[in-house]
Amino acid sequence: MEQALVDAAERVLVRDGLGGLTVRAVAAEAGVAPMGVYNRFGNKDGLVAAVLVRGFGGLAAAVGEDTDVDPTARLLASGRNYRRFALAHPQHYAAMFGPGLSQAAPTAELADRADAAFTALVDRVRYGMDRGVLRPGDPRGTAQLIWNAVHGAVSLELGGLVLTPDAGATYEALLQVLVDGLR
Amino acid sequence: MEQALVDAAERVLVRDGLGGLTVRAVAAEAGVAPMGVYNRFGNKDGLVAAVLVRGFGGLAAAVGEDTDVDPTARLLASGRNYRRFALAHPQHYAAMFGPGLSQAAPTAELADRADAAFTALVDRVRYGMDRGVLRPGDPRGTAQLIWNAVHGAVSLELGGLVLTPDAGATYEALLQVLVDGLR
DNA sequence: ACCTCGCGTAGAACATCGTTCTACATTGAT
DNA sequence: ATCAATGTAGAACGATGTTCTACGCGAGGT
Repeated sequence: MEQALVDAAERVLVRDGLGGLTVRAVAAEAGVAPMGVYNRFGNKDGLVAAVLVRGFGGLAAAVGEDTDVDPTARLLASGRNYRRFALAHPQHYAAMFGPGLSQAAPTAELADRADAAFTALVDRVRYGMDRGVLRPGDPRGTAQLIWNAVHGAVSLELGGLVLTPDAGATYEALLQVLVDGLR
Repeated sequence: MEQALVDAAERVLVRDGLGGLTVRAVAAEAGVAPMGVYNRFGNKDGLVAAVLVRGFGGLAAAVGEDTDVDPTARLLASGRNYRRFALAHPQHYAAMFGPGLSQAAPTAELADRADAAFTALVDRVRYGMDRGVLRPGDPRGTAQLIWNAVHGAVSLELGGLVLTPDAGATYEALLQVLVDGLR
């Protein structure tokens, strides 16, 4: 039943966006009374946290999807898959990184999932360092640097603030600059 | 009087954050009735748009602040000042880039201000290209690439999602990677 | 000088949101 | 079969954005 509520929340989120994600709408979509949300998740934040857990799971899966043997290709694939996930699930991405990010007290499970997604990137950075295509150093710091850049590109693109004619080309250029600058 | 309302809105935004920025709170802070907001700005979005206009003005000023003759130093200064502005005015930054970015219909003046801030960066990129420290190409595309990366770093840092011990050092590393990769 | 008219204001009112409260049904145990 | 407990449904409460309804105050005409 919690699953049914989270499913309903995801449908409402995709259909009506983050603004339309209300307790009443989710409860109606799931065919229960609004109280069901509070019985199962405590409050609205708990429900959206459950949705975000799925979102971070999908993001981690996307980042770790391709496993090219070539370390540079593997890194580039992660970057492309990151953007692909965000463009395929823009409302999820906005909910994951949009509101206040920190003001909403993150669940322990949510933090775990987010950390898992980050760790997937760290592993790929370490893979690249071990094979010499990335300058040696702290893999977590380098992964954070890459995440910063990639998140900014995706975030601005979802917000319609990428003013270049081809956002995909600009994104590819960013990935290339990153691997060049980190070599 | 519009100015008084925008001043009040900025005080409320800084004091109570984006969530506390309500029509009633702003009206009370300005000492007028809530209707004053609707008479002057149409609705709440118009009021926050006026606040964001100021925000983008400050961002543009920060990006264009230092004018080192060395093109690389000028670019790095812009990047550092961008982050400094965001850390000094986190609520403004969150309001400018946080909510939906696109769903809130942007005012023409707001778009102008945002474009002015972006143009300040484009000018610096062109300066760097002309003096040979950046690979030649479309200055707007390169500026967008830089903006993407820098915005992501600042956005994640404000959200508390920079997991490295020293966010400032990670930011500096990102700037260095950008100038290296774009050389 | 007084009356009138019009515009902006103040405060109540409405719909919706998150959240809580109050009965009521349903289920499992004794 | 009775009873307790749990979860449900629906109303209800405070707050929000927005709108409606009188009210006041100043400008213009006689």
